[in-house]
Amino acid sequence: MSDLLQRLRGRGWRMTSQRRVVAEVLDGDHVHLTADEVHALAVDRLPEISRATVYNTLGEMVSLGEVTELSTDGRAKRYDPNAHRPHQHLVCSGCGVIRDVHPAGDPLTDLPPDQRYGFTVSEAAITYRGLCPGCA
Amino acid sequence: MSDLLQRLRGRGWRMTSQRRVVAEVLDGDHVHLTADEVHALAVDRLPEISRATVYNTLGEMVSLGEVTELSTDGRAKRYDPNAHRPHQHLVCSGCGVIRDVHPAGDPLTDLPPDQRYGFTVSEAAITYRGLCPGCA
DNA sequence: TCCTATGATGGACTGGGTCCAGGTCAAGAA
DNA sequence: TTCTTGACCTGGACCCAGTCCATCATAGGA
Repeated sequence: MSDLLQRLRGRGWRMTSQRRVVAEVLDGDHVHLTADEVHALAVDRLPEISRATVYNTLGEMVSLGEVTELSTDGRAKRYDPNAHRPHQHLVCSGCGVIRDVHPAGDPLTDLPPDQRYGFTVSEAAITYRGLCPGCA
Repeated sequence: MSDLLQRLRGRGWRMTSQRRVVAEVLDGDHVHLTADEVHALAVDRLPEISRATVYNTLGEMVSLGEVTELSTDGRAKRYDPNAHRPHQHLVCSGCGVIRDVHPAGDPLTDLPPDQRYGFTVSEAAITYRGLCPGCA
């Protein structure tokens, strides 16, 4: 069983064939699919699955905190199943390929109190940009 | 004359009333308007200005490197006129208000070579999230 | 002042995403 | 096992941000 699926089961999530397929399709490392890509892959395994269900399911996974949403290109949002292991992203400005990366240090501590404007700051998302070996 | 307008003039940008109005509307600190908000403000000063022109103009400002585009909420892109002064963003998860912030250190140096996957990394954008005083 | 390339217009169009009324089914109860 | 029911799924209409394009207007150089 996929890792993501196992985590969702552990939360008492009601299991259906649609949800199982979405979770299976999305699982893995360096996976950053759009909702439409998830839908296309899901249709291969479960031809009747609807787009709305894929959107709903991804949305629920996000609210459960098991999947993170990223919008790196201003176009379609992408879904990352590694929410349980904190990481940042490295994006190629040429082809758009995305890598999970683990920078040193904690970015939160780099924001001095006088730069917090009274906010309770709880997370920091970093997007590194550059050219991948293929595009350079 | 607005700061942004002055910088654009300095680049030999052909000046029209529409471009002037867009630049004036967008100028300032902690300004992060959507294209539609820019259009609404621009219409106050120049009623015939079209949405397409606002999109085109903002797009050109971005390619000139005088304005940066951010998509913090997955909805409409926002435009930030302070591209000439590098900074990061602090976003309220409640109401969505955005602040320009200047964290300590250089995030680029925090990405170790073995985490670069052969990329030529050129920039790092950080989005801090939390609750503003009003929403906390 | 005239010319013309560059810019502006507005309306149609696209792509990503959401909504909803009605049909389906997982899983607890008996 | 069968029944029951509320949560889930479907497909199609709809919405919004953004793009495209044919045509009209104009900034700014000659």
